[in-house]
Amino acid sequence: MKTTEEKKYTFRGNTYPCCASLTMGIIGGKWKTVILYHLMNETLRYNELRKSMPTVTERTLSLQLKALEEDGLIERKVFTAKPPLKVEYSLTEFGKTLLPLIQIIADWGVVVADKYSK
Amino acid sequence: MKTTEEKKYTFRGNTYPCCASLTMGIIGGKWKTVILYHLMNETLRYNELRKSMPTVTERTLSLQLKALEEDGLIERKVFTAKPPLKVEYSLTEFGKTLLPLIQIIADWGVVVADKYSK
DNA sequence: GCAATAACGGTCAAAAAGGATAGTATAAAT
DNA sequence: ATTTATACTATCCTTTTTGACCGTTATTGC
Repeated sequence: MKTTEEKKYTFRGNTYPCCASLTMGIIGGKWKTVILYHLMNETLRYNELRKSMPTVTERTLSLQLKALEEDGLIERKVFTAKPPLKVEYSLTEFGKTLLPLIQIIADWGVVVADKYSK
Repeated sequence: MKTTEEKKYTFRGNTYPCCASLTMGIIGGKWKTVILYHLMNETLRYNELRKSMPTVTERTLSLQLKALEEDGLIERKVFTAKPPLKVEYSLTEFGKTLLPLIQIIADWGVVVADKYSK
């Protein structure tokens, strides 16, 4: 019997070597947690999200929203059949299981920024 | 007065548009949380970390350890003057403020992997 | 009739992250 | 004398992520 861990963690076809890397594989990257943070307490339309995140490009926002949707964390609801579209994004039940995690990520960021501001 | 948030979050010369992105800027990427996870309860030598993370390359492990050290999350202690070196890595007090976050990241990964395994 | 609007998608390019492989210094073990 | 071990570093290369910029559709307001 070996002492080195061999356990594998799998989600939607991807395999990770550690439970922590699985989580980071899903919410990692520059923008995903920011999107989830803004959706914590409210449903938002595409342009509302854009205004909450002024420095993200439209393309990147689209890509990240699609990835989050494919992983089942957010839900995309379309309310009009023809342009201009009305589309709303919100957390799914599965996405809501991330709420404590997103909260603690946000809180730690606030504390650190406070501590090192001046 | 605008309603869109203009607050900025700064840490070690980098500015982030959101508290969540500050945190992710520090612990994001494929390997940092895995390293921190393995250092949660123990001090480890370089090769011990490697054995805990069999799929990371030496170069990447080095780079990530250095980045974590520069951000003040881990401490590097050298015990010998000449090769073969003995080097130990451990969490700093600042790094320990991440413990609840790392724990919840790990836990969420375990739950998700369990839920979707068969 | 013309501009504005919503929510994108496409193309191209740059930047960041990560991997493969080999090499270094020194000492202890064989 | 040669191998083994430690903790890296140096190149080089590939993959992934992100950004810049423009185009699209159909409706409403002027």
